[in-house]
Amino acid sequence: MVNIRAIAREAGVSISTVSRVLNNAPGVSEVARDAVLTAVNRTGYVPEVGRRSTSNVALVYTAGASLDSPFDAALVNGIYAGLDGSDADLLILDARRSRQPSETLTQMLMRKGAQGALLRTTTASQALCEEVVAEGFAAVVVGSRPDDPKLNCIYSDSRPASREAVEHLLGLGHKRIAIGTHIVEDSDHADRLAGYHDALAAREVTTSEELVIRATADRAGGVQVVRRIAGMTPRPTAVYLTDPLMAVGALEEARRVGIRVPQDLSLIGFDDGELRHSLVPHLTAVCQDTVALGRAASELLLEVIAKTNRTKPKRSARRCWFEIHDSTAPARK
Amino acid sequence: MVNIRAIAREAGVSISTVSRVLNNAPGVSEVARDAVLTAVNRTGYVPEVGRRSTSNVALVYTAGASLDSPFDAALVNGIYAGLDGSDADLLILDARRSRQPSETLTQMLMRKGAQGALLRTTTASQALCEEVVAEGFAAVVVGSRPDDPKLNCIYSDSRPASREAVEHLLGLGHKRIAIGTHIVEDSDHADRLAGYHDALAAREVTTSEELVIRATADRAGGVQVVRRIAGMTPRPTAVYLTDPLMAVGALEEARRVGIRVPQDLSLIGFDDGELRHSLVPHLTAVCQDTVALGRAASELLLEVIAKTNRTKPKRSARRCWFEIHDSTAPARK
DNA sequence: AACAGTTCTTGAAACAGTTTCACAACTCGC
DNA sequence: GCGAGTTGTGAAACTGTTTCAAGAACTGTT
Repeated sequence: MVNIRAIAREAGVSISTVSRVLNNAPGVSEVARDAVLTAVNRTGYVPEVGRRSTSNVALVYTAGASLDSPFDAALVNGIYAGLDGSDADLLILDARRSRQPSETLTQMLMRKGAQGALLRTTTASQALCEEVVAEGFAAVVVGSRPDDPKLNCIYSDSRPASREAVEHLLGLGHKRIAIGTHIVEDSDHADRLAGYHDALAAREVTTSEELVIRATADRAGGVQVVRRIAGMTPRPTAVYLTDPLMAVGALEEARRVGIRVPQDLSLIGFDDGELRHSLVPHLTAVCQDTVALGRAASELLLEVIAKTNRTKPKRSARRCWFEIHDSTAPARK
Repeated sequence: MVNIRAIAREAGVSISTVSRVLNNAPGVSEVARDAVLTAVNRTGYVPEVGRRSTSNVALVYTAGASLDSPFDAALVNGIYAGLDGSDADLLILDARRSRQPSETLTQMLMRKGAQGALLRTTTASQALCEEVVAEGFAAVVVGSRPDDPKLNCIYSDSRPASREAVEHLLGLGHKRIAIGTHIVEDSDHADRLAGYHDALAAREVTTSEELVIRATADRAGGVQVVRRIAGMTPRPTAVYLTDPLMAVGALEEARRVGIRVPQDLSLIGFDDGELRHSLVPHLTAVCQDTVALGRAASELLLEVIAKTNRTKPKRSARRCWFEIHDSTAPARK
């Protein structure tokens, strides 16, 4: 087994120096630091901190995503609830700030004493996740659907419910249906857009690129979507907003400029919480139980940790559902 | 310093046995386990795990409160943001489930490798917090105002803003002003109620016990408050709801039963997020920046950790503010 | 140049806590 | 009684961290 004594021998320094480098302690020369890091990387050293008296599960933010969204807040809530019953606690890590230079993500996780990791990621940082799994670390990608089939993952499938939502609009007689979606096309938003296209294609409704409106996933984005719609001729009579905050912003802007919902514009939102009941009119929306998603993620991870014997990767999807409330109405003749 | 060798000597067992007991490992007799735990408690032993390669800060839920509220979600968000720049990560702990039998909270925190703790607590578990601080552990009580002046704490002072809110209603000519507040009287809700009484007392408005309505701090609670108001004669013309979800529920119920806001009932809410902008009418509310509160808590804790030399406890309050939007109107003659 | 006073770096040794391994002390079932 | 398994235990080995003293490399002053 590679330990700091071996690293020290390899690098030609003392174990104290190795320890200092590994902990970013001050007072190590550039030369010594480089020698140690080189040895660490050549040997693939990983600290033996798994044998700690604490057992932690890490929630890792790798890129793009951050705790700063209602979705992530609900997710953390569910993840923590899902850990109840196990003796693990939750450690929140950010790969961008906790990871030391020339340290792999697995090394960081081991150093932090995590027994398993829930990875919150975007396509940009998927390579990192693949690496972690390749190194045999227990990990589950949560809230997105990675391409690599070797990754365990748990995500929310919003495509069928999105299709239902748009079919509902078509059933109400709407012909020009816009969609407001996130500028960053992650797997979630891609699913929703795909569901939109599914519904239109099935009814052979011709769509136009103009109707796919990209905006930021916040209130301001929703405002933008409504302004874009207001400027179109002929004006769309319905819109599907694939993000909760966008829906809020859209409702506000519609009210501000005198577009009545649902009389002048049918609006379908996306709700990953309880927002639909708080708005006026109550929002017809594609819904997702984010807390349950988090809980399921924890449970899957605990399962992966328990089974040290290799089992084949698990990919699990939770279905979104479509709820009809008061923000949609028949198209006017 | 007390270490496991000393405990072993004291208990008349080997260090292996002590380690096993401390880690809840199987294969230790009742007799040996008792002897070790007795010795641990007599000597006040605490593991030396502070010297770990990771530095963590713990957010500890002691009782009552849980992650499962919008307030806590925003708080976690802010706390994590506040740790940016330091090299600490955030560990979320629940004293109810992580604490082992006959282990003090400090011992649990040390065992988990926390360098400092943010304590989320209610009056019920305040004794635990006092103990942690008495044992010299770096801790900050967050989101409530404990009685013990020795505790560092950071909280939100909603009393002056609540007073302003009620004065605003008085200024609009309202005479019968109800308040809907949480059945559990924590320091936050007590502050808001005190602000309400302050305003009424200053104007020498007589109030009645009937106008103080206790309900649960959720949408259902808000519904209850409106129903109680609707049944009163003479009916109150204004109400202050001291919780965000209560305000949402109250608005909904008012709309359902045909009480127009603000024409028939002026409504002031409490907003610890961005909810006020999403509601119709936009909510006149006492506001609090929860994310900033969390950030300040982290910063205070890092300061407390840095100053190992005893400084006197810091108590810091963040002021709430009052925002006038569209849910309040002059009382009708 | 010479020199005293700092500040940097460093390795040896001590340390804390965990785990392995062998062994003694019990159980059973016969 | 007697093997075969189970349970509980301590000695020793092991991992990574920290302390301490000492040498190396600067610094400014004569």
